[in-house]
This record gives sequence, C-alpha cells and structure tokens, in this order.
Amino acid sequence: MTNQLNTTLLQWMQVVMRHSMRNLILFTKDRNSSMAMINALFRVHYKGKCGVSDLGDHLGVSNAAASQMLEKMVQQGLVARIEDPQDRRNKLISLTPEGNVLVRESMEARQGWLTELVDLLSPAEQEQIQTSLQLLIDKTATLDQKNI
Amino acid sequence: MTNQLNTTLLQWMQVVMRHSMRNLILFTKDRNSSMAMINALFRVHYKGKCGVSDLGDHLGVSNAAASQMLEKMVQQGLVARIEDPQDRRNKLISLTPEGNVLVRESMEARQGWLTELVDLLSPAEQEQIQTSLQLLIDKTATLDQKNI
DNA sequence: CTTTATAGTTTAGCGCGCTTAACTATTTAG
DNA sequence: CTAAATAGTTAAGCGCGCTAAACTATAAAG
Repeated sequence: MTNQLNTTLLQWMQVVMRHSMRNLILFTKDRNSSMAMINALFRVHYKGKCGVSDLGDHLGVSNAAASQMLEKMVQQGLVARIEDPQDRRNKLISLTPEGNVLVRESMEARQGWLTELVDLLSPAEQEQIQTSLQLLIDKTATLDQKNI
Repeated sequence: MTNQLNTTLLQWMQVVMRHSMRNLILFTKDRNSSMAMINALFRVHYKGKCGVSDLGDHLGVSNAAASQMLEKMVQQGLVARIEDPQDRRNKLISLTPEGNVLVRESMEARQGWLTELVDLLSPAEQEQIQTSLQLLIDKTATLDQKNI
C-alpha cells in the first residue's frame, strides 16, 4: 500500500493527467463531443456490444440520459444500435468504423508530448521502458479478466 | 514516429484511460465539481500562481467563464484569489490546503486498480518498472522546462 | 494629462444534458 | 392468458456553464 512503485505510478499518472487532460477537453469541444461520449466509445471499444442501461450505469447517469446521448451518437454515425435477436427488449450498441476512428484520434490528440518524450530516450532506455510497460499492460489484462 | 515504444505507450494510455476516466467522472459528480475545475486545480498545482485569463486559455473558454468558475472555487475554498501587488489588474490564483487535498483525492479516486495491479507483480518486476517510470517522469520534467 | 490597452467582473440570454414521469414493446411468472 | 418485470424511448422542465457585451479598475503610451 505504501509501496514505492505505487507512489511512482501515482506520480506518473499525475504527469499523464497534466499533459493529456487539457488536450482531451479541447478535443471533445472541437469534435462536438463530450467526456461522456468519449468514455462511452471507449467502453464499447473495449467491451464490444453493450446495452443502453449498461452504458448509463457506467457513466453514472439514468438510462434516459444514456438513450438520449446514444441517439445523438447514432446520428453522428459513431455507434450502431441494433435490436438483440435473443431478447428484443435489448439494444446492442457497437462501434461503427467512424466510432473507431474517433477512439483512435482521441488517443492521438493526447499523444503529442509522448513522441517528444520518446525522442529524449536512448535506444537502451526505450527498450527497458518498453518491456516494463508491456508487463503492466499484460498484467492489467489478467486483472481485467477476473473483474469481467 | 512508428516507434515501437510509442505504440506501447499509446496502448498503456488506453489502459489507463479505460480504468481511470470513469472514476474521475464519478468523482467530479460526487464532489459537485467538474472536469474543468479539476483540470484548473491541476494547472495551478503544477504552475503555482496563475492569472484568470491564463486559466481560461488553458481550458479553452472565455475569461468570463474562467472568472465565474473561479468565483465558485473560491467560495468552495479550493483556491485563493489575491491581487498581484506588482500589477493590480492581475489576480493570482493559488491552491488552498483544501484545494491540495482535492488534487490528491482526485488522483486516489483513479488509483484503486493500480494497487491491485502492483500486487500482481513480483518484487523484481516492481523494481524494474519503478526504474522505468522514474525515468519517464524525470525526462518529462526536462521536457517541461523547455516548454515553460 | 489624456488615450489606449489590459485584466477581470457582471449581466442577460442561450443551449445542452440531466432527471422524472409517462409510455411502448417484449419477456417472464403465475 | 393475464400480470408483473424489464429495456428502452419520449417529453417536460430545470439547472449549469458558456458566450457576448457592457462595465470597473489599473497600467502603459503618446
């Protein structure tokens, strides 16, 4: 808990936050989007198909709000909303190609400083960090499998 | 640009995003705050004293909007707003102790999964990652000094 | 000094996103 | 077959945060 790596991770998150958050906010403004929409896109991107209320729960809003937001996103062509053949009360939300593009672009919008950062590192340093991050990514994946 | 580390960093950012963003959104709701406020707090936390319009520029809103937001934050006791003795047209925004607490808590709100993640790592792995992240943090600091 | 520029505040008005509540459609339970 | 439960949509209303514009106060320039 008072682990040293924990502290370092938190510091690193602060650095990431400081550099990326502003870009993300400006990005959502630029694209007539919102934090909630981007977050929903990421959720669908990761989970695959989602229900309307499921997304609402995830964002901490009512299913009415989620339904309204998704209607907008459908009109913008970011997601598809099709009836679940198994249970026709459900709607399955999935990403369209445009939605996938927006997910990628929202990442790239925050990425600018990262390429500058990488340029400051020697090849050896890059390789070491590469290995470390890959480890974190893999371990997070196993963590996620437990927690659904 | 098509660097491998770059790709990995982007992947890692995606992981961080997926796990932290929802918590942050829920955190701002819980505290009667907003992404803009949290972002402003982080800016002041990092830069020290800021002007009103400076913060508005940073968030991509008018100085009127910034002034209104800061008025709210002053009332909430998150920031102090004092006249610059050097140029009395300026107001200097700084964090109060409460503001500092909120910065820290907003980090901790996103941290939950990180401690779980660390628990999955062996001491050797932890040390390697620790070193790598510290390197990233240090290099970012030198990067920031150039870009003000 | 007077003029112009700069920093911030205040006000009015507008649009957006949320909630509640009523409604439709489908499925499950009795 | 009817009643209850579940998933989603729609409509009305409300509050919040934004902008534009007018305003105050201070500083810099002519």
